[in-house]
Amino acid sequence: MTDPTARPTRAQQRRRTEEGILAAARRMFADLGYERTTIRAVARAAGVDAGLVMHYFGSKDALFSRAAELPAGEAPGEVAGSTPGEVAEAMLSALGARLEAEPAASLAVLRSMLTNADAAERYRAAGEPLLDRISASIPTSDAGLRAGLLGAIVHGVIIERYLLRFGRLADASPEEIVDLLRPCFLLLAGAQASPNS
Amino acid sequence: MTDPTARPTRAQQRRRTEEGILAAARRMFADLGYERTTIRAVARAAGVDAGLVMHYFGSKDALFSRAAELPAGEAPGEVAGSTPGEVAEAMLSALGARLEAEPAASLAVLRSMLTNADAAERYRAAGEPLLDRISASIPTSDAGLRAGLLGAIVHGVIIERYLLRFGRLADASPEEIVDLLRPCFLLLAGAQASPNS
DNA sequence: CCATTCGTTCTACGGTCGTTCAATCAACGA
DNA sequence: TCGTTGATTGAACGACCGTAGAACGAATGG
Repeated sequence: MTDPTARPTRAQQRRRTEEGILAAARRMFADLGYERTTIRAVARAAGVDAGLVMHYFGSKDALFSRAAELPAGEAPGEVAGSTPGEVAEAMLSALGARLEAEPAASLAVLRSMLTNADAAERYRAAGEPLLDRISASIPTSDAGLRAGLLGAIVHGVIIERYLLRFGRLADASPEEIVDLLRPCFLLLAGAQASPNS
Repeated sequence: MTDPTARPTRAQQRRRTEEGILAAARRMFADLGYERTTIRAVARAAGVDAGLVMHYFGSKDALFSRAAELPAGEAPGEVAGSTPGEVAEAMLSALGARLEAEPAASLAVLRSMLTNADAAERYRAAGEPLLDRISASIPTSDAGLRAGLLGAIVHGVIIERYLLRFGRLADASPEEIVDLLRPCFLLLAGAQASPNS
């Protein structure tokens, strides 16, 4: 159907341009945060005029919203499982996946969440159902707090690895990090302490 | 010597004004981050003109540097001790103190570190000697990574409690949090797992 | 008492930002 | 073929920013 030699149709070209802008926006929001990325700079990086960005996305806020959408299937790992041990393992494997390669959209939210209310709310909304499910699987009465601590640990590690790029965490392999955190997660999830190898 | 009824001398007044500006700056940097706080807004909050802020501090960067200085004695807790157990306990009590009341200067750095290079460097420089000492007290070969993880956990918890104000962590008492984290810290520091009570 | 310091305010400049809008011109549908 | 749509540009506006520097006036010191 689509002839690769043919000049792209107008709709194709439009979609291509729009995605180019989104990709540039994601990169800049992730690198610089919301306030320091400018529409003009995004447009320049995408090779278009700033007015076009406005025309397609309406406002800087709306552009951020679109850039912060997680690509389908990149939703935070489905932490299923009912026993504390299963919950801990599911969170660890989700963490491991994020340590391999965190998507730019997610980094844009993380980079901006401390200075932009929209990003903070997006971060909260993304994590809440996850934490609720984890909390429900923890048998103790302080399950909510334990789930909150698990989330804080995950995000503390990701922030230092990807946004601050601290050597100790940035250089380590995901397996190393996950293995060190495993007993902690098991303890916080309410499972028995694992024997130290 | 200082007569309380007397009108303040010029030097006193100057110091008072300067500290008022610094207090307002600390509050705003902590609440809004570096980019969103403006010199004009700091001046307004302190009840003075923006030009005066420039005159006293020279530039916005310099103002941030002064506002980010920790008040004497608020330096990150001296994590002394040589055994893994002592290190973990020292970190926990330092964390407990910070969970009681984190100083505004420290929050200003934390709030800004993801978008401001100065703040990020200040954060790194403040934590590094601490992490080095912790690392030296951990007997395993991956001591550096373990120390980095401990630091990431501490800051993840503080960020979610003070900057994002997530209910689960914001409402909990410092003792609760510290007690839940204790076995994790002991494990990461290389001590034996504590029996779960 | 007078000259001087200096805390403080006012005004203004150059720059950048988000945003708007008219203009252009190639692709499209009838 | 021709009118229309729509992708794209360029110039401009108003607001706000960090910063500079002149001006004022009260405290200060001789």
